[in-house]
Amino acid sequence: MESTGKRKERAAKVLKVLKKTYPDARCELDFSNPLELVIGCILSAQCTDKRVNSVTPALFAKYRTAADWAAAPQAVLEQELHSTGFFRSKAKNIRALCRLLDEQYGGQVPDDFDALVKLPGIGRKTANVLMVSAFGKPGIVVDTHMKRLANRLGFTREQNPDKIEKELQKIIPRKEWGAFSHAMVFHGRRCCYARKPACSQCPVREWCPSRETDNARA
DNA sequence: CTCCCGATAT
DNA sequence: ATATCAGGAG
Repeated sequence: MESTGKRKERAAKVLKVLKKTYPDARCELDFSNPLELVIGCILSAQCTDKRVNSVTPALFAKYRTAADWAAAPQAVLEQELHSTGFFRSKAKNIRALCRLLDEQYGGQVPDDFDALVKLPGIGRKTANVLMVSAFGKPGIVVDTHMKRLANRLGFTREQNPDKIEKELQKIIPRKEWGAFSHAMVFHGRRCCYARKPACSQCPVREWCPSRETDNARA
């Protein structure tokens, strides 16, 4: 593994190119307030954003406040979330979370990372998405794409998301955390695919240590 | 580490 | 048939 300094340098070049390649990189979940983004994040576990966005319009029209969600019967919510998978857990988590938000936070989603990760159904990934996309604060979002790309690009060798986040925080300037998160996820979705990455068309190919060592890549 | 879980791409 | 999708809890 190269030095932290070298990784910082390479990460800066990669980020610069990715920002230029995906100037409109952003959260692709549809939402219009922090509560809707929390719900979208919970539904997005092991599910595509596209499918989440196909389900949320009807939900957001029906449930407008944390109290609305908390009052929804488990069976009804399960049916409404069914197509996103993990429907029992997701329905249960949403109800527990919204009940707590309603009772302890006046129905508002706290804009504080430490408060967010203590809430049921919210881990570091979702808390960071909220910090970046709902509250405009710094955060590195380590989802399945970030995990895969950070390893392929040689920014870390860790597999544990919490450790990956910690390592990335050391090589990316805090001010760029949000942009870095969006840029990496966009690149993962549009080029550096899990199964068959499009290395031949990759704009950061020259800084990627994985580009030729994996024969499975086209 | 395992479990939760439907929909889609390969 | 199997891998993968903006994960979190036990």
